Amino acid sequence: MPDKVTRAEARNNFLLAALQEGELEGLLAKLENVSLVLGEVLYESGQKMDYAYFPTTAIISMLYIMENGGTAEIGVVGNEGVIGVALFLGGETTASRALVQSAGELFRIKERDLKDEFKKGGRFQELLLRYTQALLTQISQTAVCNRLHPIEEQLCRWLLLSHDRLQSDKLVMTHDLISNMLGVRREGITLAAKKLAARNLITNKRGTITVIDRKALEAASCECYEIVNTEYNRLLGRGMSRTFN
Amino acid sequence: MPDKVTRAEARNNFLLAALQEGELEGLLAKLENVSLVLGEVLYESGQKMDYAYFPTTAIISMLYIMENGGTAEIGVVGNEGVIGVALFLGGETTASRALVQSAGELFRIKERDLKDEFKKGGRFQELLLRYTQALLTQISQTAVCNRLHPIEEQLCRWLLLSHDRLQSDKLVMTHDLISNMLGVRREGITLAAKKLAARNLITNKRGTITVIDRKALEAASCECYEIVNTEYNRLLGRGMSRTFN
DNA sequence: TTCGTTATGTGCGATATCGCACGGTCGAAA
DNA sequence: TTTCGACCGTGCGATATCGCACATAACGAA
Repeated sequence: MPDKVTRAEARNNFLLAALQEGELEGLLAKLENVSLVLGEVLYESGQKMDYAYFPTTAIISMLYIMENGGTAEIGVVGNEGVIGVALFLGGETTASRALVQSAGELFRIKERDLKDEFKKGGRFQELLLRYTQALLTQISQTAVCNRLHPIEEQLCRWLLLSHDRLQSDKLVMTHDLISNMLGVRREGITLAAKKLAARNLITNKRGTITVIDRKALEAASCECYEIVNTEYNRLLGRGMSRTFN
Repeated sequence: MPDKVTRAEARNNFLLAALQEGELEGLLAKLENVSLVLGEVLYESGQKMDYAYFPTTAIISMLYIMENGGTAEIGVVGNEGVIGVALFLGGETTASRALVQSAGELFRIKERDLKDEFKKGGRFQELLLRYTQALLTQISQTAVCNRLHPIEEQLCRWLLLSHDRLQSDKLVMTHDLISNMLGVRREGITLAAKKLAARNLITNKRGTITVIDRKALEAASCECYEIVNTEYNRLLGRGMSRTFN
């Protein structure tokens, strides 16, 4: 008994918001509301995908799990994007796991319906392809960042990406969760977070990190955040950054 | 005065080889032969792309250059793929530099022509999209590998990716070049290469690494090589790996 | 053949991160 | 209000990699 998605609701996802009235119309009937909690898994690596997801308030992480149990995030998706590019790229499955990093709402659309809409080749296809390139940029930058930048700068980048995709300054996530995303030890996050808190960029409570000084956090981040952010703006024509402090 | 590309030549690139006769026909007239030497730059980061490239014997690296001068490769393309996915994804430019990692031949096609062929939406579009997903997988795996695996295992992965895209067992490249690709010190490569040579997996001459024991090199590599290779096979329906020793 | 350039080999202290261990503390549930 | 599990803080030795310095060796051009 899925909820019907209204036009106003749909506009909470930037990709859908960028559609013309007429184009959105056809999609609305195919979208369903879903609400997901922290840790829920949307796709398992190699598993057939039945739906693609357009987040509104939820944040989804794509991560790899290695043989030895090590994990690392390759990208993050919020209300600027869509989970499931493999569907319209034609691969059906993907080598990563997609899980809920921050609880919230999403729309989902059936695999078949997404493909049909994509094949129509209008603005929707164009948007999905441009989003794919933005995602590609984010993943590329993650690769470089993993190689070249220290944990503390990477943590800043990661907090900023999350902050951009949230309505609040409170990020509800444990050091342990973040360490799995960044592919480092939990202690490494604890230490880095303490340093950032000492500089008054964030506060650091049990299970919650609050962004205090957004501008300073950007300054403390490696260049990777800004590069990805600029590219998202260029490709998707809409500011992602919440810079306003 | 670019050379005309024959049907037989075109089949040296797997993406073109996968086309039906009729589809290839239309493309042939739009392709030009180009020959590039080591170090030549196809695209600069953020620069407008005038052509896309289908390598046959050349190998192209996509790499990022950071503010501090650090570099890291995000992916490699040979005769299995195409350089310039940003053109049909709609972004026009990309945040990475594309340069020749191993000298050789490529076909190039004008931006406009590629877009036109893509828009026709047939098997060519489908192939390009599937290739995009394969590339996405490679880049993702690079991100994870950069985070979690030691230099020696990564070097194995990198050598295998190059070996797959070459006709010879001799890889003409200096330790310094490889270190720029992997984003590590030159000495790190020298050390790792010496260890691999001591185990008789490769030989290591000034400016040239020769693959001696391909199977053992695969065993010495982190799992990342095999994951990417499997995914290329699945998506592009053709074995990339040169495993035969 | 010689010479100069470029590539490789090696050593060493500095640094970042790891792996592990354990103590402290917070907060939700009983 | 107590308790218990989850989360955070901290210390310490081990390890991987870095940054630098410099020696040696291979190759190509003169």
